[in-house]
Amino acid sequence: MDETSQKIIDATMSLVRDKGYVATTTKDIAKTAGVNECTLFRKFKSKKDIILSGVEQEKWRGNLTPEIFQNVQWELAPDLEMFMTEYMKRITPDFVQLSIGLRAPQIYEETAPLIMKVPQAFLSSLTEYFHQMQQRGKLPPLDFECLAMTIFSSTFGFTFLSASFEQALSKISREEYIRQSVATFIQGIPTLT
Amino acid sequence: MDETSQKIIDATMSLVRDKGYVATTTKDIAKTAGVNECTLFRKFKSKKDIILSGVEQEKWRGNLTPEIFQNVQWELAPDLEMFMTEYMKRITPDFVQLSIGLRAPQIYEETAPLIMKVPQAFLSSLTEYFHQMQQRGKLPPLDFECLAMTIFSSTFGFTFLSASFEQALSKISREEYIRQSVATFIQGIPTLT
DNA sequence: TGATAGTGCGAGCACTTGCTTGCATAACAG
DNA sequence: CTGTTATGCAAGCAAGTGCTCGCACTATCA
Repeated sequence: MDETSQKIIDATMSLVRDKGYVATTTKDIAKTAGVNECTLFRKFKSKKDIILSGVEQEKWRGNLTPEIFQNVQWELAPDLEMFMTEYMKRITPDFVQLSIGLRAPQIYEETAPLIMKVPQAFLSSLTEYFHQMQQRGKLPPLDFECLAMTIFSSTFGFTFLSASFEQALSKISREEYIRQSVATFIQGIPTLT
Repeated sequence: MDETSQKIIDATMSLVRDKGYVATTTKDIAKTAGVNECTLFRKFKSKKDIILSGVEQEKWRGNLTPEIFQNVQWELAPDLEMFMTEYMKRITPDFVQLSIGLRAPQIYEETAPLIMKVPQAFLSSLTEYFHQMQQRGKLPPLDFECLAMTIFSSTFGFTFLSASFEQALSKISREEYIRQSVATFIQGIPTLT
């Protein structure tokens, strides 16, 4: 990947993140990349082609691979905190906004499978973790898929809401949220009976 | 609101839901509404004006008011299930897609406050519910805002993920998810020690 | 020195965008 | 019957869209 192409991709992805695919024009991209417009079409087949090259780059993907979750301690509390922290560290507001910017009918069919890889990686890693915890005798048999979905949904939900509304919805910090959520997941809501 | 204007609004909102604001053209709207294009501009000031009229209609808003949560039993399990069920009954995939379609820089500043009302209503209702549960002696003092955020995030997250990826991410049904999640929230993840 | 590849530049293509205009027609109320 | 209102229709506007072309310039490598 030569320098000019990379500049074009970076400019494109930033603009799509900020304005969405349709609202991002090729003249816009050229200007942002500091490159003449016709250069875009010398390097890439079309505007769409730039996007597709971009989403295939690690740089513009939530680089969320199962390996990230390797240093587990086989203790529910620190491990769940680690899972949630690693997710939020990688799936930044920028990434969330980009995923939304890519939701244009013209490209969504091709970008959706890539976008979906991130939640899939998280979910399957978490489910697998629970299974291993069971094998190690630390968990009874449960519906681990459903449990993983609950924890992932709350992680994803918080990430998305923070990216969308920042502090306007809730002032709770990421660390505070993770700590309290994990406590709830493990001990449940304490009740007085 | 005369019939023609309503047809225009409905066509516009449907198209924005499916293609996003920028990709929805006025010629598109006119055709879908079965109306001549110039009629749009006789009824409304601009394309943007149609949208703003639309988002103010209950029909095109997740009609989520605090009153919905009134038939509480003051029992954690059925109440939380009710909260989540009512949310998901109203915030349909269509509504989720529409909220995303409205995220264009040209209109977001004006639509965001309206979009945000839905999560705000849910969050504040839930927080208030917890406070009342405490006053009734059923809950110890806790960080109820954070707890509400956890439950709302998992509700929102599941709703959004289902709307985005349908069955491709998880085959868990809404009812199953709600039941299992509430069980986890209340009892915690059972462990063997 | 000379060939090659990469890029800028200006112009422009065919088409679409949101929006407007002038005029004909239909429906309805007085 | 007459005046008003709502709408359709055809045409069109200026601006913008993705994309292309031909030509000039520069850096690099042989």
